[in-house]
Amino acid sequence: MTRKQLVGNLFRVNGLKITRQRQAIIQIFLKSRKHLSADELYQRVRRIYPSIGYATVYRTLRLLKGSGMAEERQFGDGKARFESLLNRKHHDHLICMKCGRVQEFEDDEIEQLQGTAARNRGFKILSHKLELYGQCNTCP
Amino acid sequence: MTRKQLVGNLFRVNGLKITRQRQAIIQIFLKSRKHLSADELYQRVRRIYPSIGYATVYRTLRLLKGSGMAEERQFGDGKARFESLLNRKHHDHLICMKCGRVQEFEDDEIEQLQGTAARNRGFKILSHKLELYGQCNTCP
DNA sequence: CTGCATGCAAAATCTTTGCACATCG
DNA sequence: CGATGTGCAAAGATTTTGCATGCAG
Repeated sequence: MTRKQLVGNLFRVNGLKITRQRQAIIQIFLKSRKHLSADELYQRVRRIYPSIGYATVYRTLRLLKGSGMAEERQFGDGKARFESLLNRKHHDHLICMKCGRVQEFEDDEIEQLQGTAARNRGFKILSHKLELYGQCNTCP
Repeated sequence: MTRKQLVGNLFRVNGLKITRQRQAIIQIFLKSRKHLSADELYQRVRRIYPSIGYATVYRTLRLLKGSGMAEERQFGDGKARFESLLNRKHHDHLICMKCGRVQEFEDDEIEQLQGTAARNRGFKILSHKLELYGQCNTCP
């Protein structure tokens, strides 16, 4: 099943209409490998669907989040970033405080210890966010 | 050296004036063991310094952050939370997505693996944020 | 057709800033 | 005193919402 079909099914299951606007937004969103802000997504969607409105982008992002297709993140600049969960493996982030570059990484051992730590405290993890802030090696 | 004296020194070193407003804000901020939003801090400071303004609270929080005395966090509700770094050990957070309760925890092993993961990628960690989202055991 | 979705603009937050006045050092 | 800080209100920035109209199912 293609990603597009998968999204279609997820929408239908939830009784959501598959409008041209949503198709355009999802097409751009799934294609992007970066963490997009709502505005970045809006700007890109506008190129293939010029009459799109901010509200529709925000509302669609909320839907994607609500149905587990997207994840919202804050890297400290006041605006939310969104990432697709459909075509990406889980990963965490290294954020350079000097140049602002965001690098992805994953570490199974850390993930497992997180699970243990949560279990020991009677807590069931549904998701997590790990962000390491510092300085990357390409920055002087 | 008391915390108050420490803050005083840190301010003097940075050439900052120790005004009554800043004293009031810092007094409340250090005393709180919770993650305060700017508004919560403002409301509390207002009780001991009624003429305080939002702007001063925000500006002081920015100073505290800049001089390493406070840390800003986002738990996903759109408003920033601030935590003192002076009287608290580093810790991470378990956030219940059902009741919203925030529980603190620490795990040395995870911290060390974070350091290793970052080093392996040529990255120097200055700080980090780990948030586990899920469901706590007191929630049905 | 009928109800959900959209686009626009206005509203709602949260946060920052300009400016005249106050105050710390 | 002189430079910094404060309070107010206004401006900014991001996100949400009300409402008339459009369109998917």
